Amino acid sequence: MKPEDSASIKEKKVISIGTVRELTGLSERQIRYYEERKLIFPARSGSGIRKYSFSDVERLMEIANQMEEGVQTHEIRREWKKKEKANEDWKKQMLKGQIQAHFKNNKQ
Amino acid sequence: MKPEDSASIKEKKVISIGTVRELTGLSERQIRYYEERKLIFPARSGSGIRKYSFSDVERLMEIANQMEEGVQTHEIRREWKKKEKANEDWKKQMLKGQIQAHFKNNKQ
DNA sequence: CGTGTAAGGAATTCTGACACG
DNA sequence: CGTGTAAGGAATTCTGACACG
Repeated sequence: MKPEDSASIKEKKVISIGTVRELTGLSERQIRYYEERKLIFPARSGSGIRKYSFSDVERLMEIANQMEEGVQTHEIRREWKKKEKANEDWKKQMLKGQIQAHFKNNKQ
Repeated sequence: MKPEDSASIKEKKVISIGTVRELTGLSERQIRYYEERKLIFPARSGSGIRKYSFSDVERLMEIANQMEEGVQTHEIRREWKKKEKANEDWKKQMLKGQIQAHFKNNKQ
């Protein structure tokens, strides 16, 4: 993957909070609060300015949807951790399968 | 194409000049100067703050390379206009071919 | 021509706090 | 709990200009 690959572009933390506000329609107060609740993790510039990625913006829009449905920040966080773990487990299983196939085919 | 499509993300003007400086290694003075010479076209926030896209950042890095080779801004601009025109002409030809094929096959 | 810099002002962002409910 | 707001300060950005070469 090249550094300028679109996948990595999406993860680059380069957007400041005012622009995120425009992109998401959320208030700066809300955006900072969701960080306090560990739903979002902006980077910081040397002088402490928050920097967000496009992925962060997408994530914030998902949060906004959940909040509209009356879901509490605590719930949102718990759901995400669950999904994250499921994904980890799945990847582990994939790797395990790879290794087994490797030895089965006696390639080494 | 969805709005969040990676292609459009690359074109979104969301990065302020300080971050562009870090991304490109150019000085703010240089970045503004290349705009003055019509090599780059940032958007402006409501209050006049320049906003750049990832494409702009890439373009600035190409400019930086050209400048290192001693090419003048005027030259860079001229070369780009040439390439741009070639591209336009090519697209026109493609369209023309489409139309001809359409009538040839008597589909209408 | 291309770039550095000091100048003064305007807009942005930050934190901690008080408020409401 | 989630969000608004006023407060004071620090960091960012803007423009027009002078400098050098």
